[in-house]
Amino acid sequence: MPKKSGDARTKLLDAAVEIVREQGFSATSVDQLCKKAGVTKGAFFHHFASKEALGAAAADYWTETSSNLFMEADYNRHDDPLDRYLGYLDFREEIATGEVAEFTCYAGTSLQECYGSSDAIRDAAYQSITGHSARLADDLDQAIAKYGAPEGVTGLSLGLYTQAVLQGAFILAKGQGDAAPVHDAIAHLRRYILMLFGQAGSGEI
Amino acid sequence: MPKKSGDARTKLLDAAVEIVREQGFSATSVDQLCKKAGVTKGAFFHHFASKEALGAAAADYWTETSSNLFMEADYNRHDDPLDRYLGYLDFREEIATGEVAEFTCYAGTSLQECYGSSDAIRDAAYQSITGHSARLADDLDQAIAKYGAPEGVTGLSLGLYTQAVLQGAFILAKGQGDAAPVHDAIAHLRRYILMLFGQAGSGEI
DNA sequence: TACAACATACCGACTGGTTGGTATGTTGTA
DNA sequence: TACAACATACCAACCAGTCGGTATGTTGTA
Repeated sequence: MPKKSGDARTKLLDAAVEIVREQGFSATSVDQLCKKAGVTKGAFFHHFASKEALGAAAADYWTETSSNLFMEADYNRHDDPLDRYLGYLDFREEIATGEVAEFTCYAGTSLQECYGSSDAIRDAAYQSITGHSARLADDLDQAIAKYGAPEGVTGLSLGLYTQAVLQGAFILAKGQGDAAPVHDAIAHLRRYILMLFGQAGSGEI
Repeated sequence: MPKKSGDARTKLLDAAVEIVREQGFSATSVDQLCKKAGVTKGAFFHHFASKEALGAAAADYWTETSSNLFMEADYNRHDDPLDRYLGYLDFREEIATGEVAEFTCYAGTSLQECYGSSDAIRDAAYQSITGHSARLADDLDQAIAKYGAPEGVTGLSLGLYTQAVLQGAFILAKGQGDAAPVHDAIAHLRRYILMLFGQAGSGEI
């Protein structure tokens, strides 16, 4: 992807991430996207072959921007891999505030909506989620090597589970209209991880 | 809702549940719905004031049909409340087979997609999920009373967490194209519950 | 340096098909 | 004959995508 282009492309991607998280992909028209981005239809179809192509490109864009957000966050500085993972959960709680559409996930939303109607969007969105899980899996595998874990528990499996919990919590948040379900879900997930690695303060009758 | 009507209404609701889970709500047209249901547009707008009204009615219909499915399942016969909950997880695994669109959740899908564009659909879909959680919460509260649980763990909170895990797993399943993520997620959830109630076979280093 | 040839970025009126919705029948039945 | 349950024909708005065009680079070459 050429970076030296004018910024119509980026403006459209930003607009897509914002509007699609609010209204969904199908319910968003090209004209609406253009208006929000402050560009014309000509610019839209100059940069993207179709509306679907924009949807897929926005998933890649989402991967890129959110990946930067997490990579630069402080929790990565922990020496202990389990601390890094727990720091990730704390960080996810921190950023889950304000309007629901602002902290929910473009990839999860469009994967849910477009999996049956667009291969390109589905693949890009799924890759966004699995890629994110893979980085978590890294820390989790190190934690497993260091602290041990029950049979069959792998870093990747826990990383994907983490994403499932978050994505599901986002759906509940959309129903409720606030971030509370995200905090509740993360609390359960954190408790599970702590118990799994034998550092729990509970579990007894 | 009148039950004594001819079956065009029911045919449309069945068609909606099926197509919307595949393609999403916005991407599905009224004509498509009518064709699938084998009725005409006149029948559609005789029974539903708008496409949005059909979407909301389908959420209620989904609540009704899936509620019957779970209420009649065998796992409810267990005397122990924890066994009933674990039986519910087993049952969810059992029905998570075949095509992804066949075992995913209409309520979760349309809540995710329509929360910003239709209050009626969002409310009906959210009520479907919370209502389902509430029945789980009943068993879980009994399990907590019987076996105890850490501070702050309530039946409702665990019931909603269960739904979050399932909904998130459905999203991963849509990305992967099969039910494996659902089974993986349920395995983690089951392990969490067992550890929580002190019946786990693991957790040590 | 100068200029032709070409590429990229963008504009906005236009189009043909689709969409949700309506207006007006017809038919079965109580 | 009255009314619910449909069917048929139709419409105006909207939609994704096209197209002819302009303005501003970039590059090759003499």
